[in-house]
Amino acid sequence: MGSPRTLRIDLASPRPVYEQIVSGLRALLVAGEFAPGEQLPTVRQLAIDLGVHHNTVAESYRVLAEEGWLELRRGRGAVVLDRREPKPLTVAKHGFGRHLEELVAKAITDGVPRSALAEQMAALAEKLRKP
Amino acid sequence: MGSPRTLRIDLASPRPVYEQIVSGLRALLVAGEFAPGEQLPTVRQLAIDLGVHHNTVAESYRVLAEEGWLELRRGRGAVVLDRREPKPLTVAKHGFGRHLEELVAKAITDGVPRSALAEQMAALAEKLRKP
DNA sequence: TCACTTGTATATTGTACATGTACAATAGGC
DNA sequence: GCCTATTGTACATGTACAATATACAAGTGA
Repeated sequence: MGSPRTLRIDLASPRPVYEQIVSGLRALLVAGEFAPGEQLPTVRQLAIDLGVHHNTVAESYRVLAEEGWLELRRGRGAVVLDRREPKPLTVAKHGFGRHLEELVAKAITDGVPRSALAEQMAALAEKLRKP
Repeated sequence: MGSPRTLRIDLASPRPVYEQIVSGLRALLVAGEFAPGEQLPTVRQLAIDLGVHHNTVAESYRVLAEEGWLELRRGRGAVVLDRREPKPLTVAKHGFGRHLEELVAKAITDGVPRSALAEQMAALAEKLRKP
Protein backbone atom coordinates (compact mmCIF):
# COMPACT_ATOMS: atom_id res chain seq x y z
CA MET A 1 0.00 0.00 0.00
CA GLY A 2 1.43 3.39 -0.96
CA SER A 3 1.60 6.12 1.64
CA PRO A 4 -0.74 8.38 -0.32
CA ARG A 5 -4.21 6.79 -0.28
CA THR A 6 -4.05 5.29 -3.77
CA LEU A 7 -2.93 8.19 -5.92
CA ARG A 8 -1.40 7.44 -9.27
CA ILE A 9 -0.06 9.78 -11.91
CA ASP A 10 1.22 9.21 -15.43
CA LEU A 11 4.44 11.07 -16.17
CA ALA A 12 4.08 10.18 -19.86
CA SER A 13 0.64 11.76 -20.14
CA PRO A 14 0.38 15.08 -21.95
CA ARG A 15 -1.77 16.25 -19.06
CA PRO A 16 0.25 18.38 -16.63
CA VAL A 17 1.40 16.43 -13.59
CA TYR A 18 0.35 19.10 -11.12
CA GLU A 19 -3.15 18.94 -12.61
CA GLN A 20 -3.26 15.17 -12.29
CA ILE A 21 -2.33 15.50 -8.63
CA VAL A 22 -5.01 18.12 -8.07
CA SER A 23 -7.67 16.04 -9.79
CA GLY A 24 -6.71 12.80 -8.08
CA LEU A 25 -6.51 14.28 -4.59
CA ARG A 26 -9.75 16.17 -5.06
CA ALA A 27 -11.54 12.93 -5.94
CA LEU A 28 -10.20 11.34 -2.76
CA LEU A 29 -11.27 14.35 -0.71
CA VAL A 30 -14.78 14.32 -2.15
CA ALA A 31 -14.98 10.60 -1.46
CA GLY A 32 -14.22 11.36 2.17
CA GLU A 33 -10.96 9.43 2.24
CA PHE A 34 -9.38 12.11 4.41
CA ALA A 35 -10.96 13.31 7.63
CA PRO A 36 -10.97 17.04 8.47
CA GLY A 37 -7.94 17.89 10.60
CA GLU A 38 -5.93 15.06 9.11
CA GLN A 39 -2.40 15.68 7.85
CA LEU A 40 -1.62 15.22 4.18
CA PRO A 41 1.89 14.10 3.15
CA THR A 42 4.36 16.98 3.02
CA VAL A 43 5.10 18.39 -0.40
CA ARG A 44 8.54 16.82 -0.29
CA GLN A 45 7.31 13.40 0.83
CA LEU A 46 4.58 13.19 -1.80
CA ALA A 47 7.04 14.45 -4.38
CA ILE A 48 9.38 11.57 -3.58
CA ASP A 49 6.52 9.06 -3.72
CA LEU A 50 5.43 10.29 -7.14
CA GLY A 51 8.89 10.93 -8.53
CA VAL A 52 8.47 14.65 -9.20
CA HIS A 53 9.84 17.91 -7.84
CA HIS A 54 8.41 19.21 -4.58
CA ASN A 55 7.49 22.50 -6.20
CA THR A 56 5.18 20.60 -8.52
CA VAL A 57 3.32 19.13 -5.56
CA ALA A 58 3.32 22.53 -3.86
CA GLU A 59 1.53 24.01 -6.86
CA SER A 60 -1.13 21.31 -6.60
CA TYR A 61 -1.59 21.94 -2.89
CA ARG A 62 -2.01 25.64 -3.56
CA VAL A 63 -4.85 24.96 -6.00
CA LEU A 64 -6.64 22.74 -3.49
CA ALA A 65 -6.08 25.31 -0.75
CA GLU A 66 -7.58 27.94 -3.06
CA GLU A 67 -10.64 25.71 -3.43
CA GLY A 68 -10.96 25.47 0.32
CA TRP A 69 -9.88 21.86 0.75
CA LEU A 70 -6.59 22.45 2.55
CA GLU A 71 -4.82 24.82 4.88
CA LEU A 72 -1.10 25.33 4.28
CA ARG A 73 1.42 26.50 6.87
CA ARG A 74 5.18 26.51 6.81
CA GLY A 75 6.76 24.09 9.22
CA ARG A 76 3.42 22.40 9.85
CA GLY A 77 2.36 20.99 6.52
CA ALA A 78 -0.99 20.55 4.80
CA VAL A 79 -4.11 20.01 6.88
CA VAL A 80 -7.50 18.89 5.53
CA LEU A 81 -10.27 21.37 6.23
CA ASP A 82 -13.94 20.85 7.02
CA ARG A 83 -14.92 22.42 3.75
CA ARG A 84 -18.06 24.52 3.48
CA GLU A 85 -20.08 23.99 0.33
CA PRO A 86 -19.94 26.98 -2.03
CA LYS A 87 -23.00 28.67 -3.48
CA PRO A 88 -25.05 26.16 -5.49
CA LEU A 89 -24.32 26.22 -9.19
CA THR A 90 -26.54 24.84 -11.93
CA VAL A 91 -25.28 21.91 -14.00
CA ALA A 92 -25.97 23.86 -17.16
CA LYS A 93 -23.75 26.74 -16.15
CA HIS A 94 -20.97 24.39 -15.10
CA GLY A 95 -21.03 22.52 -18.38
CA PHE A 96 -20.93 19.14 -16.67
CA GLY A 97 -23.22 17.53 -19.24
CA ARG A 98 -21.05 18.57 -22.15
CA HIS A 99 -17.88 17.35 -20.49
CA LEU A 100 -19.59 14.09 -19.60
CA GLU A 101 -20.67 13.51 -23.19
CA GLU A 102 -17.16 14.21 -24.43
CA LEU A 103 -15.68 11.80 -21.90
CA VAL A 104 -18.12 9.10 -22.99
CA ALA A 105 -17.43 9.79 -26.67
CA LYS A 106 -13.72 9.29 -26.06
CA ALA A 107 -14.32 5.99 -24.28
CA ILE A 108 -16.57 4.73 -27.08
CA THR A 109 -13.96 5.74 -29.64
CA ASP A 110 -11.38 3.74 -27.70
CA GLY A 111 -13.60 0.68 -27.83
CA VAL A 112 -15.25 0.57 -24.43
CA PRO A 113 -18.73 -1.06 -24.73
CA ARG A 114 -21.60 1.35 -24.20
CA SER A 115 -23.23 -1.02 -21.75
CA ALA A 116 -20.17 -0.92 -19.50
CA LEU A 117 -20.16 2.88 -19.55
CA ALA A 118 -23.86 2.93 -18.71
CA GLU A 119 -23.28 0.64 -15.75
CA GLN A 120 -20.47 2.74 -14.31
CA MET A 121 -22.47 5.93 -14.62
CA ALA A 122 -25.60 4.39 -13.13
CA ALA A 123 -23.58 3.01 -10.22
CA LEU A 124 -21.93 6.34 -9.45
CA ALA A 125 -25.27 8.13 -9.79
CA GLU A 126 -26.77 5.79 -7.23
CA LYS A 127 -23.85 6.33 -4.88
CA LEU A 128 -24.33 10.08 -5.13
CA ARG A 129 -28.03 9.86 -4.31
CA LYS A 130 -27.44 7.76 -1.18
CA PRO A 131 -24.18 8.72 0.48
CA MET B 1 -27.90 27.74 -37.61
CA GLY B 2 -24.12 27.84 -37.85
CA SER B 3 -22.39 25.72 -40.44
CA PRO B 4 -20.72 23.50 -37.84
CA ARG B 5 -23.48 21.54 -36.10
CA THR B 6 -23.34 23.38 -32.75
CA LEU B 7 -19.67 23.41 -31.91
CA ARG B 8 -18.42 25.90 -29.38
CA ILE B 9 -14.92 26.53 -28.12
CA ASP B 10 -13.55 28.78 -25.41
CA LEU B 11 -10.46 30.70 -26.44
CA ALA B 12 -9.94 31.80 -22.84
CA SER B 13 -9.84 28.26 -21.51
CA PRO B 14 -6.46 26.83 -20.53
CA ARG B 15 -7.41 23.73 -22.47
CA PRO B 16 -5.76 23.69 -25.91
CA VAL B 17 -8.09 24.84 -28.67
CA TYR B 18 -7.22 21.97 -30.99
CA GLU B 19 -8.16 19.55 -28.21
CA GLN B 20 -11.49 21.28 -27.62
CA ILE B 21 -12.25 20.94 -31.31
CA VAL B 22 -11.32 17.25 -31.29
CA SER B 23 -13.42 16.55 -28.22
CA GLY B 24 -16.41 18.51 -29.42
CA LEU B 25 -16.46 17.06 -32.92
CA ARG B 26 -15.95 13.54 -31.59
CA ALA B 27 -19.00 13.92 -29.37
CA LEU B 28 -21.06 15.02 -32.39
CA LEU B 29 -19.74 12.10 -34.43
CA VAL B 30 -20.57 9.58 -31.71
CA ALA B 31 -24.04 11.11 -31.42
CA GLY B 32 -24.51 10.43 -35.13
CA GLU B 33 -24.88 14.07 -36.08
CA PHE B 34 -22.86 13.47 -39.23
CA ALA B 35 -23.71 10.74 -41.70
CA PRO B 36 -20.93 8.65 -43.27
CA GLY B 37 -19.85 10.17 -46.57
CA GLU B 38 -20.85 13.63 -45.45
CA GLN B 39 -18.47 16.55 -45.89
CA LEU B 40 -17.13 18.37 -42.88
CA PRO B 41 -16.32 22.09 -43.16
CA THR B 42 -12.91 22.72 -44.69
CA VAL B 43 -10.12 23.50 -42.25
CA ARG B 44 -10.13 27.11 -43.40
CA GLN B 45 -13.91 27.51 -43.16
CA LEU B 46 -14.15 26.05 -39.68
CA ALA B 47 -11.14 28.09 -38.65
CA ILE B 48 -12.94 31.28 -39.70
CA ASP B 49 -16.11 30.22 -37.88
CA LEU B 50 -14.20 29.56 -34.67
CA GLY B 51 -11.78 32.46 -35.00
CA VAL B 52 -8.57 30.44 -35.02
CA HIS B 53 -5.82 29.56 -37.49
CA HIS B 54 -6.54 26.89 -40.08
CA ASN B 55 -3.50 24.91 -38.97
CA THR B 56 -5.11 24.55 -35.57
CA VAL B 57 -8.21 22.99 -37.11
CA ALA B 58 -6.01 20.84 -39.36
CA GLU B 59 -4.30 19.39 -36.28
CA SER B 60 -7.70 18.48 -34.84
CA TYR B 61 -8.78 16.84 -38.08
CA ARG B 62 -5.57 14.81 -38.13
CA VAL B 63 -6.32 13.43 -34.66
CA LEU B 64 -9.84 12.43 -35.69
CA ALA B 65 -8.52 10.89 -38.88
CA GLU B 66 -6.01 8.93 -36.80
CA GLU B 67 -8.92 7.61 -34.75
CA GLY B 68 -10.70 6.51 -37.89
CA TRP B 69 -13.47 9.09 -37.92
CA LEU B 70 -12.39 11.05 -40.99
CA GLU B 71 -10.62 10.71 -44.28
CA LEU B 72 -8.51 13.66 -45.37
CA ARG B 73 -7.48 14.48 -48.92
CA ARG B 74 -6.02 17.61 -50.39
CA GLY B 75 -8.37 19.48 -52.64
CA ARG B 76 -11.28 17.35 -51.52
CA GLY B 77 -11.67 18.11 -47.84
CA ALA B 78 -12.68 16.03 -44.84
CA VAL B 79 -15.15 13.20 -45.30
CA VAL B 80 -16.88 11.32 -42.47
CA LEU B 81 -16.17 7.60 -42.54
CA ASP B 82 -18.35 4.64 -41.64
CA ARG B 83 -16.14 3.88 -38.69
CA ARG B 84 -15.51 0.30 -37.65
CA GLU B 85 -15.52 -0.27 -33.91
CA PRO B 86 -12.06 -1.08 -32.58
CA LYS B 87 -11.29 -4.12 -30.48
CA PRO B 88 -13.41 -4.03 -27.31
CA LEU B 89 -11.58 -2.54 -24.35
CA THR B 90 -12.49 -3.01 -20.71
CA VAL B 91 -13.58 0.02 -18.72
CA ALA B 92 -10.96 -0.77 -16.12
CA LYS B 93 -8.11 -0.64 -18.61
CA HIS B 94 -9.41 2.57 -20.12
CA GLY B 95 -9.68 4.31 -16.77
CA PHE B 96 -13.12 5.69 -17.53
CA GLY B 97 -14.27 5.24 -13.95
CA ARG B 98 -11.40 7.23 -12.52
CA HIS B 99 -11.87 10.07 -15.00
CA LEU B 100 -15.59 10.07 -14.28
CA GLU B 101 -15.00 10.34 -10.54
CA GLU B 102 -12.57 13.20 -11.05
CA LEU B 103 -15.06 15.02 -13.28
CA VAL B 104 -17.78 14.62 -10.67
CA ALA B 105 -15.44 15.72 -7.88
CA LYS B 106 -14.67 18.91 -9.78
CA ALA B 107 -18.36 19.66 -10.28
CA ILE B 108 -19.12 19.08 -6.61
CA THR B 109 -16.23 21.34 -5.64
CA ASP B 110 -17.69 24.03 -7.88
CA GLY B 111 -21.01 23.74 -6.11
CA VAL B 112 -23.16 21.64 -8.43
CA PRO B 113 -25.71 19.64 -6.38
CA ARG B 114 -25.04 15.92 -6.27
CA SER B 115 -28.64 15.17 -7.20
CA ALA B 116 -28.28 17.14 -10.44
CA LEU B 117 -25.12 15.23 -11.33
CA ALA B 118 -26.84 11.94 -10.60
CA GLU B 119 -29.74 12.85 -12.87
CA GLN B 120 -27.50 13.77 -15.78
CA MET B 121 -25.52 10.57 -15.49
CA ALA B 122 -28.60 8.40 -15.15
CA ALA B 123 -30.14 10.08 -18.20
CA LEU B 124 -27.06 9.56 -20.36
CA ALA B 125 -26.72 5.98 -19.13
CA GLU B 126 -30.29 5.29 -20.21
CA LYS B 127 -29.68 6.85 -23.59
CA LEU B 128 -26.63 4.62 -24.09
CA ARG B 129 -28.60 1.48 -23.25
CA LYS B 130 -31.35 2.26 -25.76
CA PRO B 131 -29.91 3.97 -28.82
C1' DT C 1 18.73 29.17 21.52
C1' DC C 2 19.39 26.27 17.57
C1' DA C 3 18.96 22.61 14.43
C1' DC C 4 15.48 20.90 11.53
C1' DT C 5 11.30 20.67 8.96
C1' DT C 6 8.02 22.74 5.99
C1' DG C 7 6.06 25.75 2.51
C1' DT C 8 7.47 29.70 -0.68
C1' DA C 9 9.87 32.62 -4.05
C1' DT C 10 12.73 33.28 -8.13
C1' DA C 11 15.32 32.06 -12.22
C1' DT C 12 16.18 28.69 -15.80
C1' DT C 13 15.20 25.26 -19.14
C1' DG C 14 12.48 22.40 -22.06
C1' DT C 15 8.25 21.68 -24.49
C1' DA C 16 3.87 22.43 -26.63
C1' DC C 17 0.32 25.49 -28.60
C1' DA C 18 -1.01 28.64 -32.05
C1' DT C 19 0.34 31.11 -35.84
C1' DG C 20 2.59 32.95 -40.49
C1' DT C 21 4.04 31.52 -44.66
C1' DA C 22 5.04 28.68 -48.40
C1' DC C 23 4.20 24.34 -50.70
C1' DA C 24 1.87 20.04 -52.81
C1' DA C 25 -2.08 17.69 -54.49
C1' DT C 26 -6.68 17.55 -56.22
C1' DA C 27 -11.05 19.49 -58.47
C1' DG C 28 -13.45 21.79 -61.95
C1' DG C 29 -14.12 25.10 -65.81
C1' DC C 30 -12.60 26.07 -70.32
C1' DG D 1 -5.12 18.76 -71.64
C1' DC D 2 -4.31 23.09 -69.26
C1' DC D 3 -4.97 26.53 -65.81
C1' DT D 4 -6.56 28.42 -61.75
C1' DA D 5 -8.74 28.09 -57.41
C1' DT D 6 -9.26 25.26 -53.50
C1' DT D 7 -7.78 22.13 -50.04
C1' DG D 8 -4.75 19.83 -46.81
C1' DT D 9 0.35 19.77 -45.35
C1' DA D 10 5.08 21.04 -43.89
C1' DC D 11 8.14 23.90 -41.47
C1' DA D 12 9.88 27.81 -38.80
C1' DT D 13 8.82 31.21 -35.25
C1' DG D 14 6.83 33.73 -31.09
C1' DT D 15 4.96 32.96 -26.80
C1' DA D 16 3.27 30.86 -22.71
C1' DC D 17 3.48 27.37 -19.41
C1' DA D 18 5.14 23.21 -16.99
C1' DA D 19 8.78 21.25 -14.27
C1' DT D 20 12.99 21.84 -12.15
C1' DA D 21 17.19 23.69 -9.36
C1' DT D 22 18.33 26.52 -5.87
C1' DA D 23 17.95 29.62 -2.17
C1' DC D 24 15.02 31.60 1.33
C1' DA D 25 11.46 32.46 5.10
C1' DA D 26 8.62 30.86 8.68
C1' DG D 27 7.29 27.80 11.93
C1' DT D 28 8.40 23.42 15.14
C1' DG D 29 10.36 21.12 18.92
C1' DA D 30 13.97 19.68 21.95
